[in-house]
Amino acid sequence: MAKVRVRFAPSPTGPLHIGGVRTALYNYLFARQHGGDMILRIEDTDQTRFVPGAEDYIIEALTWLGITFDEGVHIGGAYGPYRQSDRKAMYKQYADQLLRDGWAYYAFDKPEALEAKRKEFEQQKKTFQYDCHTRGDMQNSLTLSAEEVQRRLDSGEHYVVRFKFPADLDITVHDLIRGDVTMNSNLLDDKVLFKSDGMPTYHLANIVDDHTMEVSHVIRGEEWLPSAPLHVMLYRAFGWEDTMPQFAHLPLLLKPEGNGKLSKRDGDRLGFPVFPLDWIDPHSGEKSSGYRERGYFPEAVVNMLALLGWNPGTEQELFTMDELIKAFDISRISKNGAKFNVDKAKWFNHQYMQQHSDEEVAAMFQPSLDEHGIVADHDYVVKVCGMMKERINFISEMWDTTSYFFVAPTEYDPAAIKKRWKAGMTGHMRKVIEILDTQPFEYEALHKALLDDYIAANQLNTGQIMNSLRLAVVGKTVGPDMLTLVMMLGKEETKRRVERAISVIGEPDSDNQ
RNA sequence: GCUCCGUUCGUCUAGUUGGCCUAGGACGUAAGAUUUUCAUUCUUAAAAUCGCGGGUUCGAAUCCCGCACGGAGUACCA
Repeated sequence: MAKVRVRFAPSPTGPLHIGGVRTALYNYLFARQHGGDMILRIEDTDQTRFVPGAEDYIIEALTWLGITFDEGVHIGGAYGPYRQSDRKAMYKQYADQLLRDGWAYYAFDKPEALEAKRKEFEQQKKTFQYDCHTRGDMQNSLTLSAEEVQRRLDSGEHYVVRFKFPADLDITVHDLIRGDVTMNSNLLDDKVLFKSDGMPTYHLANIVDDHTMEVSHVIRGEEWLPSAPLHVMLYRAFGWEDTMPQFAHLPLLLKPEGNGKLSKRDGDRLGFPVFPLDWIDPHSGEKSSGYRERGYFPEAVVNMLALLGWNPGTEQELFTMDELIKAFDISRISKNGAKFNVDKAKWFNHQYMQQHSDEEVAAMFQPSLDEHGIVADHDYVVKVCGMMKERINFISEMWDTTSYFFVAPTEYDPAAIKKRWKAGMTGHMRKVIEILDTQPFEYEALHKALLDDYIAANQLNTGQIMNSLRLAVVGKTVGPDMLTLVMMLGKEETKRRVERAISVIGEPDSDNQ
């Protein structure tokens, strides 16, 4: 078998959609598994849709996710250039070859004429298609005399080159995911291959590039399946059928609710990103949020995406990139579209949060501490992160769940006061301060003095006292083991917080029993 | 409209050659256990008559046919 060479070939028309990211990922996994090459090709044949910054965005997003390339616009390679606009000059000769061999023809029909035809058909409740049935009625090199065609060409009249589908031919595309898909040429239209602006369309450029770049496998979205027969015919027309790449059309990513393909708007409306990175539209200024800025780990995004439409056939769900490369198998890609599930995405992030070392989590948390003006001992921060990371999905949640490790509460949750601060509590809290003052500041000693000697001996309710202490120290009824927290905060800080609670909350009304 | 693709718990899916399927797992949901609280963790539960209707077969989620529904395509866009 020839060397595996795959390409990811996006259009720089905006930010890379998460479905596109998955396509890139599957290509990458396949290439790496087979020791093949991964190519990044930019398909910018439509100059009207070019969006500045999109190409850089694509590269930055894939780099963030750990999807690397062997050749491409950003790194060069032996098969360059890798941007179709930079390859413009080479497409004409291929269009000419098709023209010469009778696989294509010139068409001079003006856009208005085509539009008029469509209207005309519409009135008869039919759809106009430029194909083997209608091309005889149009202005093209099939209907015009050779002299007339030459005259128009010489006079510089605009033209396009269209593919000439043979009549009534069954064309079979072998797809690695779907098996054989057959379509009849009578239903296919004579697609434009070469535009009047001198640029090829996707179809021509794609086939020429895949062939000249020696691409072995085309792994792309399902939206391309309907035009796959044209692509197969192009390989045949060029005489390249023996080296034609294998096709695999990936199922689409669907909206989490309702129907339809996942689209740009869904993300922010439903509270999850549709793009890998934040993106600000250069024209409208409209912002779309990305996974990175939302606090997702690249490993989590990769893992989640890999399992959306593919599964290893085992019950393993957590995969490193290397494990994915080993386990990936095109034949195990599902055929049906997948609805996006935000909760599962969060769960993956939670899993990777646990896998990161306390040190790494602390480093990621540091900017948040800086933002709140906290200057804390590094080892202390690492310890807090280690204790608390299991409670959160995102680093952005760390401050809210750990702030009391760094700053004393300034207010106390009223509901908690009602529930946890019963009559006589100020007396109990003063006793806690006394115990802190008189006992060695060690976990075991405090545990004994508080739980055994004071609470048990006075036949008090353990939870009641400890929860009240928590309210005084934390300000609310959440947190880790109480005495561990006290040990972390230190004797003086704990005392200060308890004293403050006594003075701020005071002795409850007698009816708070 | 036409062409093609698809259809298993709410969601992602296992089930690839028909019988170990009284349809398995994960997320989410609910209940319980653990914990001084919350969270974590653990256990358990509810949850798909395998889109519907026919057929083939001793036996079908798995094969065949029809229908329904969903999706994609139908541009000098990719």
